[in-house]
Amino acid sequence: MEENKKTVLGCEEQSTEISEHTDISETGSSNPDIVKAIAEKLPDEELLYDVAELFKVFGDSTRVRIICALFESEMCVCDIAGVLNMTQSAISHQLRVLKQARLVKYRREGKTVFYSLADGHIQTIFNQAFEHIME
Amino acid sequence: MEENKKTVLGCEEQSTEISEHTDISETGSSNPDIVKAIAEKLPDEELLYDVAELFKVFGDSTRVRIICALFESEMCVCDIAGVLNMTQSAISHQLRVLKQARLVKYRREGKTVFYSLADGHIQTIFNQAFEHIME
DNA sequence: AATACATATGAACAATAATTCATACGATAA
DNA sequence: TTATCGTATGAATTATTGTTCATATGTATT
Repeated sequence: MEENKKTVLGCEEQSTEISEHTDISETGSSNPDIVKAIAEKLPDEELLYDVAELFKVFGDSTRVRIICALFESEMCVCDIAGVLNMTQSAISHQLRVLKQARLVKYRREGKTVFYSLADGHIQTIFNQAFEHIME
Repeated sequence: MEENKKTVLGCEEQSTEISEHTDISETGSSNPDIVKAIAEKLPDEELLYDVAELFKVFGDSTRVRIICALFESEMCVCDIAGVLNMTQSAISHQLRVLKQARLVKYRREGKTVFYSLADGHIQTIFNQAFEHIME
């Protein structure tokens, strides 16, 4: 849970006068007003939460591998399990997470269900991430 | 732990002949060979793991908020705590995570330590994520 | 209807992780 | 040196999450 209950800061002494290390000219980083100003510049609480949720979904190597597999082509559950060498159940659970996050679509054909990526943004985000890691 | 111990598949019957639902012409999705082919197309295990680790770091709303605050300017720990309305300790712990992931740099000035983002890729990735969420 | 197969799901367990609390470290000022 | 301030960190607690196991659902085939 992330609830932000306490506010035990220590610095930020709420003084009306310009606080001590305001004289650090370069970035003008210090206390009351700037803190408030930046706080208000932050995107909406809800958007930030959604971004974190999205990344959380990407933050598991099984799901990363599923997504990368789906970059190649749509696949049924048991084939994904085969590619990753994991149980059908584990894959199905993770596909549910991806489904809830609207990151995959699916299509039924008889008994088998084919999953594919919902959106081009996903590939873009992943490419950036790959680039970042490879410096 | 993600160890891939078992391989209880059910389908993927390892038949030499072309398996049943290979006749699904559109995507050609079915069993032994395609599964192996796609498995080999996946990026290195290590890279996939690193990508997941990177996203895992992004996958917490406290860290997302810290990063967004740092988009505005470099900041000291207690100011970040002020902006997010959280304890210095909680912020410091999270900064450590960001530091270990090489996502932030820091610079000491007397007693205070100023943190800033390490890399432009971060902003790009976040922008993509914001776009994705806003459809 | 009965069987077989692909997929989905609930419960349990094990592992991970975020925050708090207390305290340590490092730098500055008196 | 001692006191103070900003920051870092270890331990404990609580919450979350990925996988497994067993079983259910849904679709076709006989």
